[in-house]
Amino acid sequence: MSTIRNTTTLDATSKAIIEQLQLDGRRSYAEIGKAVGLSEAAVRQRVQKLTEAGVMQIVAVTDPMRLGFNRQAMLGIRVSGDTRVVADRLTELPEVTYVVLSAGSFDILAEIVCADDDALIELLNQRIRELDGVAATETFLYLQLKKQKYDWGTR
Amino acid sequence: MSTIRNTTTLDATSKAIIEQLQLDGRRSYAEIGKAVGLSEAAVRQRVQKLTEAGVMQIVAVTDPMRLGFNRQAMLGIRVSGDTRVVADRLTELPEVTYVVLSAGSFDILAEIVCADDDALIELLNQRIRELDGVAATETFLYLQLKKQKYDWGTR
DNA sequence: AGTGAAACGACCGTAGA
DNA sequence: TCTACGGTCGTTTCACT
Repeated sequence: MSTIRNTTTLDATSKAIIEQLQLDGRRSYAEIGKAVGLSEAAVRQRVQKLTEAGVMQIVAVTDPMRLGFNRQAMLGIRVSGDTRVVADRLTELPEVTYVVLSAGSFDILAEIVCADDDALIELLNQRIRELDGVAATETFLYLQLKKQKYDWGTR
Repeated sequence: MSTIRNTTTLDATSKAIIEQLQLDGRRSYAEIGKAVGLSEAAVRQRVQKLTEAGVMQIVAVTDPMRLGFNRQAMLGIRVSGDTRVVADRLTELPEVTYVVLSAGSFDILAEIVCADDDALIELLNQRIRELDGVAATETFLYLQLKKQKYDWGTR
């Protein structure tokens, strides 16, 4: 991952293309072209550039709740020592879906997804609180997800 | 959104198909078929079913940082009154990318994305803390994103 | 649920403005 | 950076298992 800030500014056409692909990532380039007023080849070139530049990627996103993962939580973690080392250990756990180094009363925020309460308790007690450098954790159990956006910059 | 829990169990083949599409949402069904040992038509049928069931969707995901949105934060919000009403108001704000009702010392967790510090301050002070029912907010500014998974259930 | 085959449409490379 | 076009490959439909 680069530390250099690499910002792209998008014109209205690229924004429109991204919008189309946010609705359906498999929509054909020809169809998108009709919607945004461009030829199939031009759409294809733009999509390729946006993807190569890391601005956008087209991927499958799954719904944990529909797959039997019924407990989700955000953890606020206070760390003694190097937060990056703890973050790397968390990243290795498959139940951890999101790790961010943060400034504020927590050093790390981590989102976890588990099948049920037992799995959540095991994960928290045996595999997260046991990690070297984890000084304290606070758990924010998810009750209901109201909004989740994967899309940014198209405004 | 349904309140009925609607869980699907996936066989190894569907998991393998999802894994392929998590790497590249535009990979052809024929290629996926080769990888998972199924005909093109069978892969397509499964993808269609998974999509219709809401287990999976194929979409474009963009990177805020690459688009000039340089400040991200998680907000912990304490609410007086109905948390759902406040959550709905937050959901309407375009800078809010994630809203979840939570149990713990916060009633709502909300992720926000802004261009810069000025935009962040304006959003927080003028449009979030001003909302009816927002009793207190705590801001966890993102320093570095270490992991972000869109994929679940493929283990 | 799966395969196979034929018609159709999408995708890709290249040439040219 | 775009359009135009031809070859190739993917997708769709359907009959069958």
